[in-house]
Amino acid sequence: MTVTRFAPSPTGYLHIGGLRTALFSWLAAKHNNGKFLLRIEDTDIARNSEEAKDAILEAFEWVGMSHDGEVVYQSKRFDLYKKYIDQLLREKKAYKCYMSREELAILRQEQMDKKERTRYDGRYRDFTGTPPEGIDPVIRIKAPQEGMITFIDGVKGEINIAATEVDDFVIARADGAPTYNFVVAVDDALMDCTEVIRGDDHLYNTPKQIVVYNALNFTIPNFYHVAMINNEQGKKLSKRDGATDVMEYKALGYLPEALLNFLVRLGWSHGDQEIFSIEEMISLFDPKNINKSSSNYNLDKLLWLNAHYIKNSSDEKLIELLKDFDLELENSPKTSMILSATKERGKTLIELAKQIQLIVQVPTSYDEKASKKAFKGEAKEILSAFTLMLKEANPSTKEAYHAVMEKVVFQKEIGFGKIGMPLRVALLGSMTGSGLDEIMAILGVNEIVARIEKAIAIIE
RNA sequence: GGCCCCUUCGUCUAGCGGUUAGGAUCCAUGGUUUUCAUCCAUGUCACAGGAGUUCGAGUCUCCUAGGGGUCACCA
Repeated sequence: MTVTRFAPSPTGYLHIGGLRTALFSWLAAKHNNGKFLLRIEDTDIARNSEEAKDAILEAFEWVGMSHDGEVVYQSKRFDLYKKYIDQLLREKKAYKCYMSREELAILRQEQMDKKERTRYDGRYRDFTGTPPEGIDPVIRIKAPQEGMITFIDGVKGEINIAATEVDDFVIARADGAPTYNFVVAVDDALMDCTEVIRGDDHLYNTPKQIVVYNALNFTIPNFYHVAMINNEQGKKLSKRDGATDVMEYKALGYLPEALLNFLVRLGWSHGDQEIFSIEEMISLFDPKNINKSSSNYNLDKLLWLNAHYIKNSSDEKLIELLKDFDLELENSPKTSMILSATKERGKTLIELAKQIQLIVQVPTSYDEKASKKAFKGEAKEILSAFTLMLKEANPSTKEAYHAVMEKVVFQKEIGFGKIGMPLRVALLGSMTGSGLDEIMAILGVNEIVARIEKAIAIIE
């Protein structure tokens, strides 16, 4: 069975790039009816926070990516790691190193001065003497000293790293706490992960982890290293480039399905297809098709996708979503008229809410430029005439409202713009917005008349 | 700096030795719309550079350049 996992360290919010790797892992598991596990990498107790962990879980919930089984916390598994460390010590595959931090720093400096690669020199590898006083040793694993460490990366192909590039790295600190590369390998193996999909900043950790797998006789999983997401300039994505926290997208009015659709197409594709429902992603995704190259983050496409998903959302769904944007709409025929008049005008829920407010709220002010342009000449007379005819005809459908407008146009021998513009500004306070016929059908005669009279009062 | 990875329109990408190098987005223009948006149509725009292999190279090989990653008792 396919088992994948996402393993964030709880040091901050869930990053957009992290969400994409999580999505790839989730899809790989779902595609094969496998399992997607979540593991919190909190071995560095000083840097972890409960809030960060909750924020990550919240983001997963928002996008609807559920994990299988309980969340695994590494901080609760220290006994387990210790057991394996002891085993390696017993088997002489790992050893205690009494080098102090100061000595290590000196060694590094010497290597740097000689322009050599900085690496531990293995001086305690076969140490049998009396250990120096007053030093709590770290534990280092014996890495191969010659040859190549080779593995097949599902994205990048065969990767060969010279053994000399990997030193006897620390697997347990002086205080006994295990380190990252050790626990990752142990957990991935113990959790039976078959595919490890992660950012390619981990590519260089892979040979180290393979050392651990081999020392412990664990089965090595398939690795997939996904290239980074950069900003539009191709540089590392930072907060200056806009939203990097997944939850910011919710606040900005994006739908999770739009975000996911956007992310799945960053580094993966299926022919010319652009729109993928969650079901389609699951049935079509294969990690072997992940691109090698990094991709740049560009908001235009996300916006376009978001508009698409808003347009195609049901009224019920939009009503629910708009609650987060201070808009309480009841599920009624009127609401459904409002939504069909506005759905196609908002690229985000914020914009959609704004469009709806335009109709629902009595304008408290009139856009200066708009009123200057619209409320001039005979606008006042035309609006008055329209009001009279409106009361007389008492229309109820948008077609009927349109007929009233036509009648005014005909009688006054004017163009549609002569009535359309002032009417729009009177009703909405703005020169742009939904179709007038639709708006009027939503507002009803009384409300229309009230808004026109209010507008007429300020035209002088 | 050592090691490793990457390089097709501005951006996301298709391509897997023979294509007028395709799609999407953005942008521009036109149509639809009383406005704006939607929608529709059209257009501009790319194989980083150089050698080779081959009848033929975006596709294979090498070199160069550019970009990225990584070199912790952090994850």
